[in-house]
Amino acid sequence: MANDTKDRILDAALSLFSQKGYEGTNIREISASLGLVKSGVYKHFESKEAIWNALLDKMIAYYAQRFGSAENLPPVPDTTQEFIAMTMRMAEFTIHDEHIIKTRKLLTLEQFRDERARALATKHFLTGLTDMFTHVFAAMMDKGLIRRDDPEMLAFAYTAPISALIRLCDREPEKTAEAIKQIEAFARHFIAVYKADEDKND
Amino acid sequence: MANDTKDRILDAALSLFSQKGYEGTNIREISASLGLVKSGVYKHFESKEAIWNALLDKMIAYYAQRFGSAENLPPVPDTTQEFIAMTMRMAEFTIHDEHIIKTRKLLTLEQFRDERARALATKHFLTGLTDMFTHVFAAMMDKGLIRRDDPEMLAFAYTAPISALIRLCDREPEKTAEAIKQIEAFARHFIAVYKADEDKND
DNA sequence: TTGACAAGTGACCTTTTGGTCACTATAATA
DNA sequence: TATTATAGTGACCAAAAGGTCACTTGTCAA
Repeated sequence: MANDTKDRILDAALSLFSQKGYEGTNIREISASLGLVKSGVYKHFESKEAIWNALLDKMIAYYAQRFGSAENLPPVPDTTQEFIAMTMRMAEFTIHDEHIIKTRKLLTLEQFRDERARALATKHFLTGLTDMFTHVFAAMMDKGLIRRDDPEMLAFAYTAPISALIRLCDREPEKTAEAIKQIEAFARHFIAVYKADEDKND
Repeated sequence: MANDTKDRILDAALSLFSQKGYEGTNIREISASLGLVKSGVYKHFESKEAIWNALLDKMIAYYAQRFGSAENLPPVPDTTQEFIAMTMRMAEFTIHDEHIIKTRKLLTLEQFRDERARALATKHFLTGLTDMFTHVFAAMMDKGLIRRDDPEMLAFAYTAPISALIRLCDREPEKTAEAIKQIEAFARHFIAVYKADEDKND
């Protein structure tokens, strides 16, 4: 039960911090959103900053477990169609998952204030995605699905535009449907450009 | 003199808001950074929110004048080398210009709180760049510098990765030198990929 | 049954915040 | 020169903020 409330506090803090920022959120709001009173929160965390630190600990652990481990690499597709389908599944998931949306927003808002948020933001928005797709592209080159090139460069060129559209959805959710179409169009374009030469049938 | 102090207040507000956010900044800091006392600020703006609104007005006007008008389109290069050089000039400028850095940071921090900041953020980080380079790529296709394709798709595929690296510099300035190298490597890769077929001498 | 502990309450405290106001100094104008 | 508007000061205010503490309540183990 202790842990339960502690987690509920962290959930509420994530929701509020990701909407209004750390400075823009006060402990009364956090506690009220849980149906308890401010001093109750202090039974579980000694300060607002302690909530922030625990939240970041959790986010870092979650990221390491979910995206950081070698086992969680995306499966290598057998066809370019499958690759595009995989891209769309991942994109739609990350665009719609409430917890991940809040995490991205939080990192966006606090990246200039907190060192750990800064580092995690770079992973989330840039290097994490690039690393992940570097492996996929290297394997696709081995399979002859796309032409040989620097897999890291391809991964960067592929993920950065998709990441930009995901962040657009965070900012302007009403553009989500269009952004998803744009992601698919971009993915198709990308594959058409990098497709292995002997395989030009799309 | 009235306008002078008013502008100095807006400058100070931009600096502070872009570092610590609107909520994280108080009027005493703004006034102190100008060597005057809090109530002096209220001789020029009726509230903190009025400062924010005036700042956004200024940013919107600046953007419209600098990036929004047709006259300020980048010149169409005559060679792909020139195109890369132009890219690097623009990238290095936007990465190092203090005022533009602050503007980007401000929009990053306030995009979820203020409608106008939201709209301007999308322009700054996404559509503005795409629109700009759509024209350049269309002209380069006409000149036969790159192969015929959808210029808007190319503009998006080109500017989004560069924008991601610029935002990395905002977040982690110590990575600026490396990011600039990455931008150049990406630009060269991009041109190599899209170069017109009859022109394959790099 | 009782003792102890964890969870939650409400009153209270201090500091910080945005904002007001009567006042002064200064410089331009009638 | 007298007047007046403007820029700036410092004391003040109320609200909101983070945080503390004595107290109650419910639960579980001795």
